[in-house]
Amino acid sequence: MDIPILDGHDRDRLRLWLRMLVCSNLIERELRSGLRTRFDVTLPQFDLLAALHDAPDGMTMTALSKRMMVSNGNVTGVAERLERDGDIERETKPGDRRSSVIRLTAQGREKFVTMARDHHGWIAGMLGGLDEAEVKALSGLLSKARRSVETHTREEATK
Amino acid sequence: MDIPILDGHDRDRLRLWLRMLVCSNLIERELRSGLRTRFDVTLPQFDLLAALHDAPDGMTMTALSKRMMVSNGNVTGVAERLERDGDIERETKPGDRRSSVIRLTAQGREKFVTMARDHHGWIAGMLGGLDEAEVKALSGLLSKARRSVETHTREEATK
DNA sequence: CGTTAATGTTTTAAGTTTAAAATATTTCTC
DNA sequence: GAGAAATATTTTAAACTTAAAACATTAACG
Repeated sequence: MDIPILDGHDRDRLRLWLRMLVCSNLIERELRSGLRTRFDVTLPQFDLLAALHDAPDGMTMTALSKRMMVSNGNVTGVAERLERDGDIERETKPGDRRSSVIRLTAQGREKFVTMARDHHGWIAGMLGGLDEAEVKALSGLLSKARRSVETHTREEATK
Repeated sequence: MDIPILDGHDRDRLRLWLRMLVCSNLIERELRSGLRTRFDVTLPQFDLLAALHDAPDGMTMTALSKRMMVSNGNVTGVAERLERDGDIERETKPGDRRSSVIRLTAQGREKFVTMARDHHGWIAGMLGGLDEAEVKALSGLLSKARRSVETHTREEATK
């Protein structure tokens, strides 16, 4: 029933991965559902607004796709809907007609700030069962895990 | 630029969430890419095969969707493609014609075992930068985080 | 200069995903 | 037993997602 090839260490790491996956799936599902029912917005749309909110001067599509860790083609579709709804605007980048700069509109900024308040509150609530020391420990270990993953992966993004 | 509503504790939990998300995104991307390039299979398809591999007597669609933490309608599509490719088979459940039992075929089982070996190896490799103590600590904290999330969520799955 | 390479973005095809509605079947209850 | 409620699954519509191809523009370079 179990794959007999794994030694104990590998098995521990597999279990770790499955737990991380369950955890992030649970949180994502809750965020998705909250954003949908209260603000009628999808999680990817929220994520894009969040990225732009941290970049007052705007971002190019490529920068957005790197920041959001999704394919470039993906951003096109999400951005289209947000532009259609008046939450973002795009302008051809002066000096490079291939590229465009995406920015929040006033409406988009206001909408995001409102949503972010709830969004952050939901996360704080869901993780409220961990005390401060546990939060810091988990955070630190996840950072270390990230470095490990980035090191042991073919694609060291040339950045 | 930052939302000024958050106190330090909430901010730490938000940061924790973002790190978890980045980490699982990185791992998922690598698994997806490996499965695709080496076995021409998608990650959801692999996940479904994995669930069935742990259930030699087969599973119903509903059980599958709970185990995989995705919507019931979702499983329909993924299962259709796997059935088309001859990796799984379905049989109407004796005694309840609403329900069907999904099982691995011999081909599906063999395919899965081969893929799982690599899959598990990739994970062990990516997390190889963590020593045994760190793996156990991270695993334990994620379990605790999961319990916290399940406790602080509207939907306590009636199971 | 003019061709080639590189960069930025969109399009395309296939698949995944969800929520909600629709079907089918079974169970419950009076 | 007949109608209502519950359960199991599929269908539908809209959106997301990726990889790869196509397109547009700019940079490189001989």
